[in-house]
Amino acid sequence: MPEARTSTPRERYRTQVRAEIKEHAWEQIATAGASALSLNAIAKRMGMSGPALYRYFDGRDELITELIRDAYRSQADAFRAAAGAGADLTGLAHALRAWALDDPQRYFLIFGTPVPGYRAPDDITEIAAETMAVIVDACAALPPGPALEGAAGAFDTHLETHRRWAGDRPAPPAALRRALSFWSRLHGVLSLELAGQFTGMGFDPALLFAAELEDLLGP
Amino acid sequence: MPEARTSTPRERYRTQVRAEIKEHAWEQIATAGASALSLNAIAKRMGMSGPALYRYFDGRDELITELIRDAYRSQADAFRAAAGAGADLTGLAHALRAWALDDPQRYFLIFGTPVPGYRAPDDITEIAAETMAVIVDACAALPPGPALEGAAGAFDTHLETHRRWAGDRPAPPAALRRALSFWSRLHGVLSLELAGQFTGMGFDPALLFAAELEDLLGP
DNA sequence: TAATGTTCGTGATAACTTCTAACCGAAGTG
DNA sequence: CACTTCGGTTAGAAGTTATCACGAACATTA
Repeated sequence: MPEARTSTPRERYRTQVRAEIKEHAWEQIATAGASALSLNAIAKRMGMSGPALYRYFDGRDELITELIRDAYRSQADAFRAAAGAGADLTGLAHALRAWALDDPQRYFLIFGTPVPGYRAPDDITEIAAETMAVIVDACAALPPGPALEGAAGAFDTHLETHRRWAGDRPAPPAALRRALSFWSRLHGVLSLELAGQFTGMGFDPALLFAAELEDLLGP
Repeated sequence: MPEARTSTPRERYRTQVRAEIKEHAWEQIATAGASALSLNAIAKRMGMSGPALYRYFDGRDELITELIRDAYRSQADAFRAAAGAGADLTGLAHALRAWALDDPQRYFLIFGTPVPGYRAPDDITEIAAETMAVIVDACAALPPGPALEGAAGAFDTHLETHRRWAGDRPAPPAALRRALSFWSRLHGVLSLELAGQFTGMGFDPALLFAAELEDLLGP
């Protein structure tokens, strides 16, 4: 009876094949993009023929969803590793940049063009919340700036009553606003850089990233 | 009389059919994303059968490239219309946001996930340069801020010698830096908003956009 | 040990897709 | 009127995802 047995040989084989499939899938995505991912090509490169993959994934969509999940997981791990090593907001920023440059297509699997009908499973949004929590905590650890007026002040008061996404974390509205700025600004630079929108312009995106980060920490 | 006849009936028919094809393509993209664009489906919906479309477009890639071109053109037009109406940087920002919200998939056709092998034709990058020129001019029209130190200052000196993308426009490095910040920050907020990354978080993305814009104009 | 599942991989097949090739009729041109 | 060009058709090749039925290898149970 399979009681405390955490893995039978068959299960180990199964997870190993699944991992190998995903390995080839990542390779294919990196060179041709996610939309060009072909189950047939993966099967061929693995020496098996076509429909065999359906023993391991329900279909193309489930495979891609799994890759998306792994991408989120990988990002959350990178953030938590950095935070665990005592990184402040600057450290988190550089960890994010390194993680993004490590595999641009993985980045775009999370932040790229959305498919109109698609909705990510709940467990994936939970992983995203983990990542956000790390950022919020790092922002809450910073010394609070002065109370602001204008749009920033208006947004702060808005966040006082619309902070469901931050859960119970003890962070003042200014910290939440900084977290959102952190996220959106760095994503702005990174996404344009990884998409190649800066190529041919002649300046160094790393310096723009650094300047944006600095401005983020200043006021 | 019309010796300046610039279009024969056949040409008019041709451009009309091309336009109709693109119309259906946009519709399809809006509802299922660009990767799901099907020439066959377009043909069926137009009452013609399959390969007829190849009289009007060399293939799927050329059609998509044409749509991308139209997207850039549309964005540049929106910017120039706003600038022509005397809009400052704030006006440009709101024009950008309105243009983006008007058709999210069109936005992602420009700024979304890049296809690894793909390189846009030169005329498209020229349109992008047009857009950038409008932003740079609007930034140069603002009163210059104080000289900065740190990463921002380093980036400014970097831009003094790496400003090929700005052409001959008379803009100080601080204005160029502001233009890049404008672009990347607003893209950051917009792209996350349009991708639905904010849905379920409970705050109003428009207020984040406004706050980011204000912070951009301040220092 | 023998019988009985359960799982994995196969080839065949259906329904798609893009795209090429050959053909035919209608529209414009000399 | 003759002739060429252009638009549309059907047929077909080469892909794709995905389902099905079958056989073989494995695991479990009697």
